[in-house]
Amino acid sequence: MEGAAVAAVAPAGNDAAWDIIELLFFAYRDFVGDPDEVLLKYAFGRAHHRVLHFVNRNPGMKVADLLDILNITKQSLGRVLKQLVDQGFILQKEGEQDRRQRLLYATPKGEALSYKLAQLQTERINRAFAELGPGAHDAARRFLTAMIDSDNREGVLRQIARGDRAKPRG
Amino acid sequence: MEGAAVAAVAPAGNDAAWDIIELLFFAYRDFVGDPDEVLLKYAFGRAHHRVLHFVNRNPGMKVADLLDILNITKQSLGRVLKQLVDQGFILQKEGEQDRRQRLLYATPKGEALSYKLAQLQTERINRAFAELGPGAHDAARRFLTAMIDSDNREGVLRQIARGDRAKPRG
DNA sequence: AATTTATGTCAGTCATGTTGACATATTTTG
DNA sequence: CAAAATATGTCAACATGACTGACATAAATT
Repeated sequence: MEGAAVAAVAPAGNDAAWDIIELLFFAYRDFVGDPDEVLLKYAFGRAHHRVLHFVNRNPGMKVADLLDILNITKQSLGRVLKQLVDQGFILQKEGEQDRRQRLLYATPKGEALSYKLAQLQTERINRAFAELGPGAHDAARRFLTAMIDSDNREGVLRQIARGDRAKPRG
Repeated sequence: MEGAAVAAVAPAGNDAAWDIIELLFFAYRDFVGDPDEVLLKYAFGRAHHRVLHFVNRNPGMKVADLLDILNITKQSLGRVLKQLVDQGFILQKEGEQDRRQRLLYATPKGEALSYKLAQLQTERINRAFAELGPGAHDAARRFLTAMIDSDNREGVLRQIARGDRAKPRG
């Protein structure tokens, strides 16, 4: 039996999924590395990038929603958010129904930077899909989705769908 | 400036690859999140995890090789490496041909921790592949490979192949 | 013998995360 | 209405893991 041979001694040593661990590490390293040079010119870091990206994708989102997505504390968020607001990349508007809320919007300036950064990443992604041929996009989407915690998965997908709805012009 | 006037341009707004940007973010967030709890108990961080992982996969690797893989400075590496050595997870052996080199090996203790952490990640990966059916592993491997910088790609693949060669005991 | 290489280390800084405590305005609830 | 809960912001202290720059040591190479 094949299964018996594989299960022998090494605990996880020849698990076929090991290559994915490493490929994911290298792919992600290069993927997030692209925007870093651009961010340097603005004296921003990856934290700013993440905030700007999700705000741009979800105009009018609440601070609390952003905290949930990023999985960080409000103190951590506060620092970078303040810089983005002070420098005119993001603006905060009082909620209309609930005036405690500070709804977040990317300014045109913020939108421009967000797109610029996203473009570097979509270029890499599209280059990969061009290499791999049709079906690759769908396969990648399904793989990445399956890698997300199942409890969060629906929320994430709704999140992404919301973003698609918010930007569909052109 | 009421946020309504989205007069600007929409350069990459409806690029189909946008969903991959976000899925990659969430998938990676959950993927690296798994080992974090375990690492907490050892007072280690992700930096330790990465070092231990690659050393375990490449017994006898040079410090310089590790620096190349991790893309960090020797000062950054030095701190976490010292802790791993002091606490008996990694040992350094003088190179035989070149006695300046400190070749790195995981101790049995280090190997055990490395496997424990990897197992959390392979469980997630295998769960995903089980969901997706046959062909998913290959598709994921090809996608992630295509996402790596093409200049590094060969080196990375050689690196992964070396790791596979180093661990096949059963 | 001089230079280069592999590694280590000291010292200071920065970015980004954490906890804990507290403040303020607003909405919801008893 | 008063009290409690909620959304957000802020101060202070601290940890991790990056960074730069300078310098040290031993061994290999020229």
